[in-house]
Amino acid sequence: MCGESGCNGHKSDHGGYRQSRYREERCECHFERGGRLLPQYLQAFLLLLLSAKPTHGYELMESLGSFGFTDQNIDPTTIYRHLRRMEEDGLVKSTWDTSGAGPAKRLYGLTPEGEDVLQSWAVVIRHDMKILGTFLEQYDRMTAGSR
Amino acid sequence: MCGESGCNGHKSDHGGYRQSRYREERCECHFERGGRLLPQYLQAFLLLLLSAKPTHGYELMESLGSFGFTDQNIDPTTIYRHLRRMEEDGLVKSTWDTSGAGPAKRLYGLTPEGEDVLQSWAVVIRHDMKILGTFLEQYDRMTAGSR
DNA sequence: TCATATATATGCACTTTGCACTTAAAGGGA
DNA sequence: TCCCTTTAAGTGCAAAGTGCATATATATGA
Repeated sequence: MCGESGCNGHKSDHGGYRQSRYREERCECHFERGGRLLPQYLQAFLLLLLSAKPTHGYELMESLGSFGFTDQNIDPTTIYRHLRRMEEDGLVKSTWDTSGAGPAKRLYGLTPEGEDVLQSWAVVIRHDMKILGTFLEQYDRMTAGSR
Repeated sequence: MCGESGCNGHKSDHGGYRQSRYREERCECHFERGGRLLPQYLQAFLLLLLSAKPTHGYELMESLGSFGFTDQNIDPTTIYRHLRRMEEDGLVKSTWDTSGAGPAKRLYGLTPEGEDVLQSWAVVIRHDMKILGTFLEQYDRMTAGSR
């Protein structure tokens, strides 16, 4: 059974998209949500973390764990690319930090536009939660008694 | 200002992805979530609707409104493609319905695998809601007092 | 010296999506 | 009759996002 949190255990031994990139090899559990949902919200979480404290990509990657993101859910590549993209769009601004040990870090901080967009995300996430809540209500009503 | 639910009103007059497909024309409100988040959950909602009653794509499209999906959020194309894909994967099964007025309808019904996957979605959505809840908690704590 | 941890990045294949457009059947109005 | 609208399903294409393999570089410790 694959590591997918929604997989209720069928046959094969992989992780949906992650270890099977071609149609023919897809997980027999038929559940392919993989790591593709939450990454859509990734920008929101990055902005929230940066609004608390300016940091660099590597640390952000680790901080995401505190939100329930697992290593399997997010790829470092995705984070670095999001951050560069957000800088292009003026949501964050970066400077190189060569102090401290190890390789240079690219320190990111929120811009005023970034704060605006973070606020927009809060609106959207509140809305999405309502919709998802409706889903669960209907699902629970549907399965009540039958299990 | 664009129609995006998260757009808090800046300058340009479009809808993020929807009316601006090229980088150069992107919405100046910097908020581009567009209709791209909820479509990720679309399979879940389609399975839920089909578990209540077998129907066809066009009706499913209209039923999604009852969940809070707006016309702007979902494209008919996406639904039809999802349904065909789900049939390929054995989650649903279709038959042509030529009775009744108008063009033929492709009637979809859930398979046992489809029911399993619907259950998986419930698990995942419950999990995602927790994560999104944490986001809002942190955000509200962060903005408490400052507005 | 070599392995490991930290830190960032690129190239490629693949998937999903939105938009424009096509195809059809049925019904209504001029 | 011709045309328009509604219902119903689909195709083709370009753009965007993602995972994985891989590259690069600095510092630390065995």
